[in-house]
Amino acid sequence: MAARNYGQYSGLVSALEQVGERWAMLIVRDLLVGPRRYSDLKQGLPRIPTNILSTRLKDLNQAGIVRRMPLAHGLVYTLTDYGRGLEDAILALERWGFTALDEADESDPVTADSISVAFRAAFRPDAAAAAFRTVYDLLFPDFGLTLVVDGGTLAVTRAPATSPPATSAHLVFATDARIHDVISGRIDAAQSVQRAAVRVLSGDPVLLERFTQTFRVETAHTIAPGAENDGVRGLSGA
Amino acid sequence: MAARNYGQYSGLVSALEQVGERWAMLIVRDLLVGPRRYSDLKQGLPRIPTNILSTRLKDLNQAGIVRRMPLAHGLVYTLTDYGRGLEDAILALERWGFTALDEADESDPVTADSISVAFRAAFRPDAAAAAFRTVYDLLFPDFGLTLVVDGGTLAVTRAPATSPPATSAHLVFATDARIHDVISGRIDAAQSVQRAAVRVLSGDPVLLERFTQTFRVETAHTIAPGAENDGVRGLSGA
DNA sequence: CCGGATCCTGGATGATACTG
DNA sequence: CAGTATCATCCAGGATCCGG
Repeated sequence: MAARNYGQYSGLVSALEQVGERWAMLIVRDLLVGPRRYSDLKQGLPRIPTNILSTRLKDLNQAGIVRRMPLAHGLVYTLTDYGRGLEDAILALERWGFTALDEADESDPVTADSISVAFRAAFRPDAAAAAFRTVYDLLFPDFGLTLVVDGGTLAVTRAPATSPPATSAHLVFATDARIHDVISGRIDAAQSVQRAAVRVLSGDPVLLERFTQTFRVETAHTIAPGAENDGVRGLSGA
Repeated sequence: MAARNYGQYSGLVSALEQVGERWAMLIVRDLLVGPRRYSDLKQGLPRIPTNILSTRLKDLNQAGIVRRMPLAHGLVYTLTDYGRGLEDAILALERWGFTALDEADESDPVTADSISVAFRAAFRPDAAAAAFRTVYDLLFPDFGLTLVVDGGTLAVTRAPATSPPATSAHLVFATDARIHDVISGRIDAAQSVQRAAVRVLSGDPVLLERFTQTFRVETAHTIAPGAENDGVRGLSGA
């Protein structure tokens, strides 16, 4: 597929030749959340050119990563077992990229699939296992998400944007892209409420604490926006 | 940096905008092994165009991933702490790509840095922790590698190609690219000797068993070369 | 020799229009 | 809905040249 070969016998090279091209991993990321139709993918990747989406799906299918399945009304793309094997790598990349997210443009759209994967990447099974089953209902501007945390496992499902507070949810809150600042620890539970990044609609607000412990991306160290000439991030040692 | 933006607020997008361009992750991979000079990198990535290497190093430096350090005789590139944070993601990608390596061109060169990272990706701390400290000396056609396994930790160091069997090594063997087939479990210890993929030069050949248990990439399932039209790998279910 | 910068070309990417 | 077709652009790839 990758017309241009790296010409090296290596696992990483093999991986990059299969999913290293532009947009490929983002397609896999969205398919990690569940089966998606062509139009779903196009919507979840607003800026992908349609011919690129088409080409990538063909390539990923050819590589055995994606399967095309006929549906009652159209087609559906799903990951093969082989493709699902990319989960660890994609979650790891997601975690790493997360730490630099504060430098990104917060006006860029946040999609349901992208945030779903973010929660899976940020999930701390050990922290979760110490607590009882908890259901969180999150209302984003354009969609809703239900997170069920139970005994070290996490299930993320999508709910309609206008979903009424689920009666089964222990905590329901409205939020937006700034939830990333909570997961990254840039702001804590109290601050998130103060700054209106999180608005608790129902449930015990104390559960917000448990939420921040359950979903957290370790930021090895603070990263200062912009880089010095010598490429040092963080304190401007000069 | 990434002139072309994915236009999405997401950790994975952030990661890809920093290290998603061609060759970038391979540069990081080699720097994961240790500090490298421009010419080292060029040699470790035989097919990288020099202007691309130059541009990538500039971008990676700008992103705070790579640091340029003046040396007595020239420059050295190293990873920053931030850049080293990519290790998990790169090892995960390496593991995944490994499983499809049998379809790759085995005549492609294997570099010292790439195989060093492969061993780190394949390392099984749990299997290693159960055994005593073991030193393996591997002689590849163009270089040597010493693997020190001790209490669940691994240290990989490079040795000259002509290195005489280290007296401290418990097992010394000559091998080549086919060592990948051993790590992937495609052939076992006995077969590797039979087929001359491994030639024990000194030490107890039984240690080869321990080696194969210590370095192993889990292949979820066998992957057949070539993909069907429907993208199914493995048995040609038709 | 090290550490790049420059120039040119072809193929991948991106935007848009159009179709089974 | 699920793409294909067309065309402009831009970046990767390869060779060459340059300064210390």
